[in-house]
Amino acid sequence: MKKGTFTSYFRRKQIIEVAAKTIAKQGFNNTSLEDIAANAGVSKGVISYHFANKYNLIRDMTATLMQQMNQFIKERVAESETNTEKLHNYIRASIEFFYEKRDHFLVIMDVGINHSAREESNPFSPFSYRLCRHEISEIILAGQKKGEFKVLPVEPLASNIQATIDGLGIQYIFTSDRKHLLECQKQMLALVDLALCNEKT
Amino acid sequence: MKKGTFTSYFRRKQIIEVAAKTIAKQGFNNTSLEDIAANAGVSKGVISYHFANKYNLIRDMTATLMQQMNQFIKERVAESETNTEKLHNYIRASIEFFYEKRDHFLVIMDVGINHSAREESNPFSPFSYRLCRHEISEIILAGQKKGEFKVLPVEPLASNIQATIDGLGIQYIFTSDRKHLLECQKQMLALVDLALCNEKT
Amino acid sequence: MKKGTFTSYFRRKQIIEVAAKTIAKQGFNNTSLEDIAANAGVSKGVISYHFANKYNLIRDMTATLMQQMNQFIKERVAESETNTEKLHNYIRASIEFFYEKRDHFLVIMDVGINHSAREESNPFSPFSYRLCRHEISEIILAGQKKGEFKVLPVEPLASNIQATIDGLGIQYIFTSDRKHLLECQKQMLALVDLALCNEKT
Amino acid sequence: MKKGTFTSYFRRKQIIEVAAKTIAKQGFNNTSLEDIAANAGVSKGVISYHFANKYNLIRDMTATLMQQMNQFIKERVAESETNTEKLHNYIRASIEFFYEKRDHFLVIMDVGINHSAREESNPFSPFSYRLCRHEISEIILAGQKKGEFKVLPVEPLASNIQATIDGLGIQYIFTSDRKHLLECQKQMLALVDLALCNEKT
DNA sequence: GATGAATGAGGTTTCATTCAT
DNA sequence: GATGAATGAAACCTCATTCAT
Repeated sequence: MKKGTFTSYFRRKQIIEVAAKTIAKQGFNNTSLEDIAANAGVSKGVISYHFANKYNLIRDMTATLMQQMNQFIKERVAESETNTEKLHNYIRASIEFFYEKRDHFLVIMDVGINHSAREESNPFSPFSYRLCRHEISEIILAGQKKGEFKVLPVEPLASNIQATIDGLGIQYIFTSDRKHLLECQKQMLALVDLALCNEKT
Repeated sequence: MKKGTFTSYFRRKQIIEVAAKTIAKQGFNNTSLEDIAANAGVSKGVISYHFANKYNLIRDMTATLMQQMNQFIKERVAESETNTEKLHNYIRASIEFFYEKRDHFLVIMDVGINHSAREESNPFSPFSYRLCRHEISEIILAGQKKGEFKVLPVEPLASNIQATIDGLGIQYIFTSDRKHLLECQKQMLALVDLALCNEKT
Repeated sequence: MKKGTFTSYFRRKQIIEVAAKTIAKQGFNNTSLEDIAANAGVSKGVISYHFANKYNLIRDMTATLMQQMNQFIKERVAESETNTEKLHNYIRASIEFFYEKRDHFLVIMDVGINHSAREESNPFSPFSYRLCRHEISEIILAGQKKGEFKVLPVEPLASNIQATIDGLGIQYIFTSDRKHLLECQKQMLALVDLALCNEKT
Repeated sequence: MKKGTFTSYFRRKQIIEVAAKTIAKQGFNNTSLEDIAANAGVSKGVISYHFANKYNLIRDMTATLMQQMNQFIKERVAESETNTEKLHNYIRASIEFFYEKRDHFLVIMDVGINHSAREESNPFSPFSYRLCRHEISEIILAGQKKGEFKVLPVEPLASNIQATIDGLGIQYIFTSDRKHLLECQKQMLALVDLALCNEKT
């Protein structure tokens, strides 16, 4: 397997996409390489040809999904001016990602949880990184510096916000209730404002 | 297999406990019945004798863990007088459960997420039920009736609270950072008060 | 897989025997676990149940064959009185082993050569040990002490004798020419006497 | 595939050499065409282009190695005048080949032993031919005619001499002990003289 | 009730071979 | 001539399940 070629690049991308869809549909435990191959309309050997082993496929797939999610959110945050807007957009984008790419989030969770237990260095660390609320912390800190936000302990706050987002995502995985998700989001934004924002005079 | 006997009852309980521990350690995907049997110090046949198949074992195990968690929380809620206290205790108990029984929560998540995708009737519905914030809704409604709580839309609020709890649990699964978890909890309680409680005059 | 039981013991023995026969017939490279299972009249899984993996089966099989060969020779040597007789019997027994258990020797060679190249510590060292002509050296040394044998450099002599034996074995593997093998043996004994033995007065 | 061209000739030669090196390093069992291609710095397809299939490659490789060995020995024998010298040089050249081209001998053995068992016409018959001591027989017969050698049964003698050579080669494969190999050779020559040569008056 | 032996389907992986470019 | 992508058979191994003892 040569990694550099164009064909290779697109095949890998295609396989990763099909793998995500298949895992979303069948669950990580219940998805074999053969299933993925079948869904991709290729032979079993193709998977092995492009990925050294299943582990690598899963790892690369997860990394890709994580990156897509992060980029989706970052772009939205970047569009904003004030830190209040940034935070709102972070939350909005995260939740929008859930219903636009429910499968992606499901797979990230599925794989992440499934590997969380391993003592060895978890290769799905991008996932845990997400949980480390780095992005949110930065926004809050900036907002506090500018006087937009009240001065609250930043790290717990970032964790709580990210936790709420993730928890809503999990609920959505189970219920697929879009309307309710949006109501939660609306309320969440209001609560964040209440808790964090200084009144504009 | 006779289900009624005492011996049978304790064997099943024992197997379920060992199964949970094993899955927490190795991941659902990586745990065979033989692993569970070995950890329980019994032969493989014993598992088959007491559970019709692996699926049933997992289902019963998950139900048991769910029930333990719910009971743990309910007892704490029942101790309380006011609805504010009830809500606080609901949150406190949930989070306490995470670090007292991290493995339990991990396994519930592992199995739940893994089966969430199946179109067929999900046998792990107790899990999704949890996410339906029934318990919390009741507390909030009661509190609103008594004037303890502000009148906010109940269902989204219950979802947001449960989401935050679950999200913190997931973070804890990955980080095992107890101190941080407690800081988050403390802040969360304050935020809930801020959002929901009427000032006591 | 429990190793201690009687059933297990006999199954392992049986599998090893069938494995040796199959490898002798088909060649090491061309023998799959399924072939062995089929020849043994059991299912594929039985092999895996009794041997952790193919490597272990091959290793144990080789060790068994080596041990049988060594014991066969040792017993013959032990019957003898003088060192001349011991040496003769060592040679006779070795060669007799070839045509009584041609398959065994073939498999030992097959596996040994196949693994000789590996840089890592070769697990088939019993084989190389054989080549280290330990047994023969002892007999020669004893014979020289007693004055039965001329004083020649012992280590090269032992190597040359063992080499001749092994080389005849390889020829026999290819030709299966029993009559010729016996003629070679007869001459070899005469040559050894000529080279090594002092005339009896 | 055109066999006649110069390019083709050299490519085939190159591939055969790389194949031999690779098999010597990894063992026949553990060497894929891709390994050989990679070591040769070409693509997998090149192998297929020049050899109809793997079997043919192995067969041609073995034939080439055999021929190189035979030629190496024959040239040395041809340099000699007397039959005693011829025989000495046969032995010397054989053993020299072992430590100059250990890999070649290892591969010849590896492939030869592995295919020895096949009932079907063994394509690696050049190997068995070698063992048929043709060359040595001729030298001995000539020497006996000229009165250089004692009159002993020729065929067994040729077999014993070739057997000793081959056995030493096998030992060397395992031990890579050059010094010991040379001591054995020295002694072997002396023993051959003792057994075979008439005293020069 | 309990055990361990056996089964066989299914999973991952390897690899000789084919083929379009 | 050469390449690398694709195939699919076959290898090894795992494991839920069955069953005689």
